[in-house]
Amino acid sequence: MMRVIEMLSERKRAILKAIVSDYIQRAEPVGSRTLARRYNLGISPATIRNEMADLDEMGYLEQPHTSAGRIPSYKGYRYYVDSLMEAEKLSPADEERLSRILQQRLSKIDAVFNEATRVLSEVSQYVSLIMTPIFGQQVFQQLRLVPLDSQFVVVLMVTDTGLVQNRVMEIPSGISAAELDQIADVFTKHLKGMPLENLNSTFLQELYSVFSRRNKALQVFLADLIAGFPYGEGEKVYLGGTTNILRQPEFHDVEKVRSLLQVLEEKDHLCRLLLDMASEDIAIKIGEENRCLQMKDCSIVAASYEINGRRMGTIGVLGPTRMDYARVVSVVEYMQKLLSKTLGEFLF
Amino acid sequence: MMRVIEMLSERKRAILKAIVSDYIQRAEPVGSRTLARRYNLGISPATIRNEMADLDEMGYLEQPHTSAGRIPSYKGYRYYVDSLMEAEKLSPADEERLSRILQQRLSKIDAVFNEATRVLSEVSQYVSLIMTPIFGQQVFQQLRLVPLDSQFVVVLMVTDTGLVQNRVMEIPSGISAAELDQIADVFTKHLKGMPLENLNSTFLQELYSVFSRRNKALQVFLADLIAGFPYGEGEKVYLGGTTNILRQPEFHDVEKVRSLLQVLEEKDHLCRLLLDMASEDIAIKIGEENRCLQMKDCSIVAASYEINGRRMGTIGVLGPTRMDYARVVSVVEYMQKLLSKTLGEFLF
DNA sequence: ATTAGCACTCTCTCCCAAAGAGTGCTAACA
DNA sequence: TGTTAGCACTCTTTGGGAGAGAGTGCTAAT
Repeated sequence: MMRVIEMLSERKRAILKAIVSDYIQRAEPVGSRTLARRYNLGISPATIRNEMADLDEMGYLEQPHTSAGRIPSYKGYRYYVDSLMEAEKLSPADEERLSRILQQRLSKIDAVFNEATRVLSEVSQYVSLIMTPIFGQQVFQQLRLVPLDSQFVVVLMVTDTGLVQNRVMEIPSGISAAELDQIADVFTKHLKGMPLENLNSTFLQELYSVFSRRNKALQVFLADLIAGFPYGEGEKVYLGGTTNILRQPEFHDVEKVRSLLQVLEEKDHLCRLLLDMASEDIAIKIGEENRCLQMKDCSIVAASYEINGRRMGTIGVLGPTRMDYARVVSVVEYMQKLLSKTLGEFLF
Repeated sequence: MMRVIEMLSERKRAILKAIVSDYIQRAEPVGSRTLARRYNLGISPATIRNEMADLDEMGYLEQPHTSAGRIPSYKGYRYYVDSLMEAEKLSPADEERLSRILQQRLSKIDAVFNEATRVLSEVSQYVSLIMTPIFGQQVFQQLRLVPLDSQFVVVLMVTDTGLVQNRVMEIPSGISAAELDQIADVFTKHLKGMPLENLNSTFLQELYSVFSRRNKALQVFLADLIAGFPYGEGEKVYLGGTTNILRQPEFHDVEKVRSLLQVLEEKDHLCRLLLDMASEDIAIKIGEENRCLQMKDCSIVAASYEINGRRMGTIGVLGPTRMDYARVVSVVEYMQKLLSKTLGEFLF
């Protein structure tokens, strides 16, 4: 996405910056008098008024009603984010809180995501989103069939990033352990190196031909195995800190809260949302830029984490358009690095 | 818990029942005149007023203020639930919607719970809670160590109900495949039949002695294996339909919503809550009966599902104290049976 | 180009009055 | 004696100003 940054006079920039900062902090329309009092701009309220009128006309500011102060428009936020905002250094305390996920040595990958989501929302004070590794982008490594007893077998699928999926299946009578090994070998040999997204069921059908057509039990087992093959295992989205959004004054209306939370309950939707934002290094979507009507008053700051240098999933923070972008960007960046590191150590 | 049901005259029962039903339906204090108009009780408002005054004094009813109608008190709801409420038959449409979870033939157990949670909240129109099988109550069956290559091994733990946990570990150099098999055999032999809750790390330490003290690599591997042993793998709680609570008029206050949602975000807390309710067949906790202050205006209807006749986890529906108990009880009972059946087929 | 002054606009809060709903009590009634 | 009609009273809710407060746009002076 190419964005042209309009030229604004240094003074207009200073005023716009002051307005956005002030509004982010106080959530109230800011007027010329207050602005002059609070920020040392060296100009009088009247001058500020004139500049504000200009910025208003240019579309950077809005007025809730004629005689209220100004608030940033979508365009105003965008300009702020693109060219006014100053990077904020995280406090050591926050860094330490975030780092806890790394220190705990959690045994399950699920626990890592859970903890990361919790901490991310806690530190950012907004809603946190974490999408698990994009399954389809991983590469098939091997299939294992581990018989538990004469009746059941565990199907293990291992990917290049070290994720292991398991599933229990029944063994039709008449299939020997050797045959199971043979099946696993054939799958492994044929599929090794394939991205999981390509493993759709029509492709897998081809493997049928490799096996004897005569063995009925084998055919049944294969059909079952293929039908339940863990391709397309959906991405998961972890969601945390939803209650933080209720602290925001713009969400003091229950109906508004409801419609937003409803969207957040649809994991598929969140998934698509985060997937969209995975391309850039750190992506910021402001208000209407989220296609979704219910999220027109929200912004998302997102970044992708990596495992072994490959982009695997996305983390994000969602808040009102009035969110503290500078701070959130720092938090998200920090968490991004942390998660990449933690998961890198976690898997092989 | 032993509850004594006070004797009330038939007429008082009829009036109380009418009041509770009406209030459940309309969420507004109900007065004598309205009650007489809406229900065919065959008595005048004045008489109803007298009875209401009695019920008020006895603690079954409350008045929001002097000149409003009455609303049920906690005691009123309790009486209603224990002795007035009539079982409600689910509509075929609802039964069908609930049954979908069974029909879909979901491949992962996680997907079953997800879907069940979604449907349960959808049909009940309240918040749904589902707790996964209580891990500690399951019984250890076997441990498997499946080497993936020379460097990594998958640790598989299988329980009697057919749940399989996996975990990837590094193999210290100097441990052979045969040794891995031997380790797995020892674990399996010693632990088979043990409930998982007993497998704490001090118990597992004893297994050390079985192995050669001389092999350093083996010792390291064992320590690692024991440290990461999946005992105490916490129960998970699935939560669905939280937005439904926002539809309830009693939650039109954002602060109230926030404090409730905050509690619902603490999975540990929910877990304990559901665990508490697992003893009875179908348990109903009304308002203050939930110890938690933030839930004093909520009720929970819960039931446990079974796998092979053993109580494994709990499902529940949470709504305002004013919830439609009759309907919710039917829904929960239906889902309980459904889930027991589905999971029974799912596992072995 | 900047600023002070001023009339004007719009919201928010507070207050008060009227309407509405329901109660409790009393007295009449079957 | 239980039931009912009538009535005064209470309490909340709603709607309509009045006044305060904040901010603007415009004009005229610096």
